[in-house]
Amino acid sequence: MQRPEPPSGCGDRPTRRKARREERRDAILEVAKRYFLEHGYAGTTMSGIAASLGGSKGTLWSYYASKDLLFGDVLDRVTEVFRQQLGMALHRDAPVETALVTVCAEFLTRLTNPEAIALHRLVVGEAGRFPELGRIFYERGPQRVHSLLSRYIAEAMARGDLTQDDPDVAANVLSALCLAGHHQKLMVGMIDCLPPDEAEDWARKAVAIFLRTYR
Amino acid sequence: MQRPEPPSGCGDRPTRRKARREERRDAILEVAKRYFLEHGYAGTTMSGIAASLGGSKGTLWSYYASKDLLFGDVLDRVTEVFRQQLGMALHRDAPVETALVTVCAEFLTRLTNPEAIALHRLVVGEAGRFPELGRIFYERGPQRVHSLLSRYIAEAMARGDLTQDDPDVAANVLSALCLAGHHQKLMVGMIDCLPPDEAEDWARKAVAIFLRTYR
DNA sequence: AAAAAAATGTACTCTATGGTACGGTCATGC
DNA sequence: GCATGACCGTACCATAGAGTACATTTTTTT
Repeated sequence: MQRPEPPSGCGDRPTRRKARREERRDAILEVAKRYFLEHGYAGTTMSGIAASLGGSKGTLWSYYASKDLLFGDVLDRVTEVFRQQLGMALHRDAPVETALVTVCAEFLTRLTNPEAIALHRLVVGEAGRFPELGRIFYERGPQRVHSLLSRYIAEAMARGDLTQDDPDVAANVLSALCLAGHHQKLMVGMIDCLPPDEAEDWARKAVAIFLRTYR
Repeated sequence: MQRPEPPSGCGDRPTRRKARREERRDAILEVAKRYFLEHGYAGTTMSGIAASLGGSKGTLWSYYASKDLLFGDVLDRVTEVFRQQLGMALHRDAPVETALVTVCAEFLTRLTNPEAIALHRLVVGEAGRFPELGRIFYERGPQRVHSLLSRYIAEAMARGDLTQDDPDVAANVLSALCLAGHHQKLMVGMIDCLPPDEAEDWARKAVAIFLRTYR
C-alpha cells in the first residue's frame, strides 16, 4: 500500500496528493449526480451527499464551496454522456434507409434510458428557475443531434437520395417521429422503460414514415 | 351591504358563509396555482402563499391542513383546462385535411401557451417523486387527446378517407409531428412562446406529412 | 343584540439544512 | 522523522419554512 511509483517524476511534484484529490472529486461528483438526478435540485441536500459519501461535511465543502457550484460540475459531467452521443454511427456509405434506421434506434435507445430521462426531468423541471441550465443542456444535447441529422439529410438530398427540401425541418420531423409517444410516457412516468426490441421496431416505422415524405 | 336575500331559503341554512368560503377557497387555489406553476413544488412556500393572499397563516391552514393537500387540489384545478381541451373542434363533416389542420393548430396553440408549459414542467419535474402526479396528468391530458384523435382517425379509415392502419400509431404520429421541435425548445426555455402564425403554418406541414403516409 | 363562525395578526415551536469551526488523525512528501 | 496538507468527526450557527396557539376582530346567523 506504499507508493509503488518511481520517485523520478519531478515535473508534477505533489503527484500522489493530486491524484487522490481527483479521485475524491470524482467520487463526490458521482454521488452528487445520483442525488441530483434522483431528487432534483431543491430535493438534494449537501448534508445527504456528505453522509452518503462517508466523509465529513468539511471535506465536501473543501471541494465545493456551495451547492450551486457542485450542481454546475455535476451538469458538466452528465452532459458529457450526450457529447459522446455524437459518436453515433451515421454510416455515410450505407443506403439511406439503413443508416437512418440505425441512427434512430441508437437515438431512441439512448434517450429512453433511465439516466437520460432523469436528466431530462431535472433540466425541464428547473428550466424555469435556471434558464442557463436549459440552454446548456439544449446546446450540448438536442442541438448537436439535430445538427448531425440535418447535415446528413442535407447531403443525402444533394446526392438525390432524398427529395430536395428544408433539411432542418426534415431533421425535426425525423427526431419527433422517433420519440413519438414513448418519450412523453417515460417523462411522466407512465412507463419505466422501453419494451425490448421496441427501439428497433419503432425506428423502422419512423423511418418508413419519414421516407414516405422525403423520398 | 346587508343580506339582500329573502329569508325564505331554509334548505341550506348557512348559505352566506358557505358561499364566502367557496370564494375564499377559490382565491387560495388561484394564488397557490401561480406559485406552484412558477416555483415548482419544493420552491413554493405556504408562508409565501399566505402572505400573497393577504390573510394569515391560520386561515390558510383552516382550508388546507398541509402543503400536499393544497398541491393536490391545485392539480385538480389545473388539469381542468385540459379536460376542456376535449371540446376541441374535430369537424366530422369537413374534409379530413381541413379537420386535422384545425385540430392540430388548436392543439399546438394550447400546448405551447405559457401556462401549459409551466404545468408540463411541473409534472415532469416532480414525476419521479410523485408518480401519481404523472399518471393523473397523463390520463387527463395527453391520453384524452390521444383517444380523441385515435377515434377520429379510425372512423376516417373506416370511411376510406385514410388508408387502413393502426389508428393508435397514426394518432401518435400526428401528435408527435405537431409538437416536433417547438415543444422541446419551449420546455427547456430556449424559446418563450411560439412565433405568431407558426401554429397554423406548422399544423399544415404536419398534416401534409401525415397524409403523405396515411392517404 | 347576542351568539356562533370565521378571519386576522402575531408570536411561537420544531425541524431541516446550508454552511462554519476546530481539534485530532492519517497519509504524503521532503 | 517531521512538517504539511487532506481528511474525519462532531459540535455548532443561522435561516427558512411547515405547522400551531391564541387573543382579537369581523362577519354572518338567529
